[in-house]
Amino acid sequence: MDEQIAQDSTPIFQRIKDFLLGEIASGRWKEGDLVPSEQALVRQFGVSRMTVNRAVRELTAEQVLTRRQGSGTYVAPQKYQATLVEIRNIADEVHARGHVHASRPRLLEQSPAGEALARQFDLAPGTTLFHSLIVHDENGQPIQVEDRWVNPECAPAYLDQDFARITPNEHLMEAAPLQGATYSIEALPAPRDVAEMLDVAPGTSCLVLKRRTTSNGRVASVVTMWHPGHLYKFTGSVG
Amino acid sequence: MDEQIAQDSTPIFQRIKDFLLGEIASGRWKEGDLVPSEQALVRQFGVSRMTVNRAVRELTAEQVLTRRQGSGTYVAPQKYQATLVEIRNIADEVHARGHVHASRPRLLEQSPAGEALARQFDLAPGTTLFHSLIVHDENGQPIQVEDRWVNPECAPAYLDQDFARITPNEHLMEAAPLQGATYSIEALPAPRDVAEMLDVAPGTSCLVLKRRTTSNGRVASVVTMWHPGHLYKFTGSVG
DNA sequence: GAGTGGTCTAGACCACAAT
DNA sequence: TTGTGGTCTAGACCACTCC
Repeated sequence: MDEQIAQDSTPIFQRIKDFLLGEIASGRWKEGDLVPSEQALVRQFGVSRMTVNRAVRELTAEQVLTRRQGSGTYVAPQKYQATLVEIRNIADEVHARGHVHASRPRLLEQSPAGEALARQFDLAPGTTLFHSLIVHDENGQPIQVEDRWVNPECAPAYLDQDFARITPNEHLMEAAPLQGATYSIEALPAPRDVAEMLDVAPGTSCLVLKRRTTSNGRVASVVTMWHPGHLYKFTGSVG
Repeated sequence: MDEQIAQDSTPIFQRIKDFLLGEIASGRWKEGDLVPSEQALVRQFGVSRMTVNRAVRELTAEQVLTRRQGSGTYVAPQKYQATLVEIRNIADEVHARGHVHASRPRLLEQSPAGEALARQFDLAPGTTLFHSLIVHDENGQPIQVEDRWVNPECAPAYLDQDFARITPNEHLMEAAPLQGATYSIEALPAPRDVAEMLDVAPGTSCLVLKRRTTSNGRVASVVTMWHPGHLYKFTGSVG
């Protein structure tokens, strides 16, 4: 058993993963099929069970396989395509394109939460919130209106930031460790004030990302980001 | 060492993960900080190194920690929020809302690929492709126009399907095991023909998802899905 | 009861980094 | 040279499923 298969240095558990993935990719094993047991793989590869276990466990974590104790290991059902949209700091995103980013704060205030906003923050109506409204430019052209409300308990120094220099995103990442988020992406016509800030005609199609983030069990921030539909898109890849 | 800590049945490796996550969540360990070595954790928890290793390895796979061989384990840099949009079969999605889904095929043909399309498929211009145009209704109201081009080599029986009964998505998942995808999400005004099919005014804001999927190393399908902006959004959560 | 996965041990050898 | 992570072994006990 000592005879490390050597030759190439790919770890054994990885080779077992590759073997299993290959059987599935080739279509020899189809979804729902029973996969050889750990014991069988131990014999097949002449390795210890822990090594086989790691390979199979990792593929299970990656949702390639499913396991049922006492029963066996199966090829996982085909998953629907998951589209991963990485929400990055707008400034970094623009820089990554080799372009110039600028922030133009238009409003920075504290304001009592209205009915709907209070509900989103899970706070009593009338609670004081921070509010910022910032236009982000790429090469001098507006590409995002960021309308953000912030829970003062999560980021007490929010209003003291220089949002021409750093983005709210950056400050919040520092101040309030991100726990989770819910979001929606929709297409809406630009209302008059947003249209003016984006330098487009009112009613222009906009790509709107709304996001509500939580930190330490509290709702930290509720933000609506408006992007002109003809200038901005979310892109990505999977697989 | 036998004295299984018993009490509760949480696996030891999970408790170690919880401990490490707790130190980070509480802010006691900050990003970039050095995390105790495996040896140190072995002593701290009085368990074997393999157990500690599993905890730390899994947190590394989950991007909570980073490791450098010979150096140590560190708290990973804060990641940007990743927004996961699960692209599901439109029929399942509608059913999940307890609503009625209907497909209305409007066009089903084979057609030579134009310049731009050929480039997307990585095929020679003029190559024959399959083309379908389907309107999807939710409770009788149009919510998606699906304009799809398919590589005949990946799904030779595509045109023989009854797309009033099954969705192209379903057939393709069968015929061509999904390998990967690139996509974009944007907001565009509805052109006249799409507007007519969606039963909205031309120029209405639409949420447009374009996706290009590959199977067995070939581009299998290029699809553009139009949704009325006021009726459809992508939603989800992370964390 | 036989077979499966879930977990854990107490060692081991290696590659690599810091010193 | 010392300490780190990366991997692997050859056992073990347990909970669960299936027959």
